[in-house]
Parts: sequence; structure tokens; C-alpha cells
Amino acid sequence: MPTRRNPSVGTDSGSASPARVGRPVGTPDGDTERRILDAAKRVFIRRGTAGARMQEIAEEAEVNPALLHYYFDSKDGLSLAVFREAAGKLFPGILRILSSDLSIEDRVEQVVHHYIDTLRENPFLPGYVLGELNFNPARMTMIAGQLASPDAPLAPRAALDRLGRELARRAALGDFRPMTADQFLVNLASLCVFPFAARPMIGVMLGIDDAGWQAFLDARRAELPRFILNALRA
Amino acid sequence: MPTRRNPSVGTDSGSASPARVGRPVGTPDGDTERRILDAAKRVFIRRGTAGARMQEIAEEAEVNPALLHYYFDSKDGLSLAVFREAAGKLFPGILRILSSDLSIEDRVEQVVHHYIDTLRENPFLPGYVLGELNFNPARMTMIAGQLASPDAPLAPRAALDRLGRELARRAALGDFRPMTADQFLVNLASLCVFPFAARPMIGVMLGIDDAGWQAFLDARRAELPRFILNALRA
DNA sequence: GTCTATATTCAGATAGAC
DNA sequence: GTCTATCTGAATATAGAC
Repeated sequence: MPTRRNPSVGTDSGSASPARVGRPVGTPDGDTERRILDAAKRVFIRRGTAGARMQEIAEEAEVNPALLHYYFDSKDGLSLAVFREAAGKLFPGILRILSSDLSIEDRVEQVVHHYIDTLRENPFLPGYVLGELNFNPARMTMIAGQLASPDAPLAPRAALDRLGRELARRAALGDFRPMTADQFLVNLASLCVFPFAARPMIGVMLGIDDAGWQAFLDARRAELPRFILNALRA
Repeated sequence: MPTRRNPSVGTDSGSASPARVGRPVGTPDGDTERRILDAAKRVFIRRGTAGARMQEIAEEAEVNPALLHYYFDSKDGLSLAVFREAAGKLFPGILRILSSDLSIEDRVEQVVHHYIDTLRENPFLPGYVLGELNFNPARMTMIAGQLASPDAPLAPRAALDRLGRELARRAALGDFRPMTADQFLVNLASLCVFPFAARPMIGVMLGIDDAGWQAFLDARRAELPRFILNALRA
């Protein structure tokens, strides 16, 4: 039975320079736990949780398969660690920006730019997270606590209520048409995230290749804030 | 080796009333092939393609597990049949409406109502199709031919070009801000489809239960057309 | 067309040496 | 901490009787 069951992923403050004896040739002596997690991220995102194989992860991490269990106990444990990291990239950003003191106009632009920029670098994140949540909705409540982080000091509901008051204030001023914070958030997330989740579908429907996709994203990044603010306008 | 490898799913014009001998008690003598496909749809959508088990499908269809192979050869064959049907519910509708001769305004409203109404009845469809396409993008090209059906006489690209000309005409009239048909289509699909794919996430973020979700959809169905048309307005 | 029984393959997990 | 060797269970698939 393994001894070191993974307590909770993160920057392990462990022993600085481990013995080099027995380490396979050609393998950089980086933190094994980290290497496994990074490989797992790639494989889980590529194949989905159910489709991923521990074997493939071990190969991609260039470690012995048994080590996955040493560090993460089970496939389920590993997949949870991966999901935590993935969700951590997707959720806190928008909440932080929407909770800020910027004008609604600036918040919209920042959200759009934030999402398009980060998802461009992690294009498969939305598909993975959405898929995972569909097949295993409990995962969402598991990470709910993580949503209100030091990064995003407000819990979602509190942040949304505050946003709703601001929207109502601007509506009273005659700037905006009335809209609940809930619909506003969903509209924003839909327009930013969906295109990435639907990338393969869009590619075929629009008949575009990778270059066309990048151009499409460039245009979208520039146009979307105006589109949203125009929709909001009274 | 099975004899009857499934040629192509559909209303099988097969022998009307099969012999009742040997049929398990309590089982309605409906078309077995159809029963399998319906059960498979439910299971694949619930668990994802990789997570689904032939065993579970057989139980849900109340047929002997070996029959799945008799009718559909392999798990892969069955999953393809399921995906075809699912995609057939998701794609042709929007293309048909967008290709129609209605005003842009009416087309937008019809698309919104069409999607919210059909997805309400099949809430897991988007998550399943998007997930499947993410892990197996080739499936999209496999069904590309199906997109231009008798239902939607135009191929996607042709339909979009026509739509683009109409948008340009209305922009020239000063009705709309300029927008490509590509962005227009993605905006529309995002706002209609994403909320269903993200249902579990939204439930937690907004802190709503099933009743709250239905109310949210009611509001959305009513507001979304105006939101979109307002965004489009010059 | 439907069933029982079984072959085969493979994945996740563990024991125990080093 | 890392390795080899192996167990165990499960899942897809097929053979062949009826």
C-alpha cells in the first residue's frame, strides 16, 4: 500500500534536491508529482475522464505507471485534481472582473478579452470542463468553495447581487435596458466560452481552418464588447 | 458471427409481426432495433460515449446484450448511430430557419424559440454532442453531408453567404450595424445552446434549483430575441 | 432473432523488492 | 520514491445452440 497518498495538490514544499540514484536516463529530474499532474491534464482534456488511460498518462509523464497511484491514489483522485486546476482557470477570472469597481462597460470589455486570451492558450478547457460537469455534476459542488477565493473575494451569489444593483442603477439612469445579473452573466459567458467548446462544429459549419479560426477570434475579440454593450443599451 | 449488421438506422420496413415465441415475459414486442437505439441514446447521453457500457444499454432496452452486436456490430457502430440522431436534432433546425425568407427579426425569434423549446425537452443534448465532438472531431465531418438535408436544402456555407448578403443589405439601409454571417451565427448559437451545456455550472453559480432553472428559461425565451436584435441595431 | 456460455483483452490497482 | 510483476475485475465481443 502506498505511503504518500496525495494530501492536496499544489506547490509542494518538499525536499529540494532528491537523490538522483535510480532515476531513468533522459528524464529531467523535475518534481514527479507535478509532471504527472501536467501529463494527466493533457490526457484527460484530450480524451475525457472516462476515455483517459492511466497508462497513457504515465507514458506522457515519462514515469512508471505505479507512481500515479503512489501520488494520487486512484484514477478518480487524479481526475479530481485535474478538474480542480482546470476549473480554477475558468471560473475565478470572470467573477473577479465582474466584482470589480470598474464601470459595466469596462467590465464587459475585460471579461471578453480575458476569456478570449486565456482560452486561446487553452482551447480545450471549456469542452473538458463542460463535459466533465455534464457526466458528473457533483464535481461542481465539490469545487464550489474554490470559487470564492482570495482572488475573487465574493461568493458568486453575493457578487451577482452587487452586479444586479449596479445594472438596476444604470437602468434607472436610462443608460441600459433592464436585465437581471443572472441573464447578464449567462449571456457574457455564452458569447465568450461557447465558441471554444464548439470549435470542431464551427470549423465544419463555417468551413474554416486553423488560420481562419484565429482570424475569427481576432474579429470576435474586437467586436464582442460592442455587441454586448449595444444589446444592453436602452 | 451476426448476420444482420445494421445497414443504416431508420424506420425499418421490416417484417410486421414477428413470432412471439421465446420473447421474454413483460417485454413489449416492439421493434428491437429501435428499442436498443433509444436506450443507447439515453445511456450515451447520460454517461458519454467512453463512459457508457453496453451492459447498461442492454438492461435499459430490456434485451439480451448479444443483440446489441447483432444489430449494431460494435459499440462504435452503435455510438455512431446515436450521434447521428442527436446531431440531427441539433443542427438542421437552425440552418433551415436561417435559410428561410423571413425577415432577420423573425428568423432570430424563431431560432431562439426553436432552440429553447427543443432543448428543454432534450436538455442533455448539447453537452453530449459538444463533448463527443471534442473527443472525436472526425465525427463532425462524418455527418457533414447530413447537414444539407431535404429539411435544409442549402449547404451551410451557401446558406451563410445568403444570410450575409441579407445582413449587408440591412446594414446599407442603416437598420443594422455591420456583422458577418459567421459571427452572427455563432452569437445566436452561443446564446441559445450554451446555457444548456453549462446547466450544472449555472445551477451552482446562480444558486438555483430545477424550478429556478425553468423560470430562468422562461425569462430567457422572452428576452433573448430583443437582446440579440438590440445588439444588431445600428 | 434471441439466448447461454465463454473467449479475449485490457484497465486499474497492489505487493513487495530495491 | 521508484521499479517489476501480478492480481482482479470488468467490458467488448463471439460461438453456437435453439
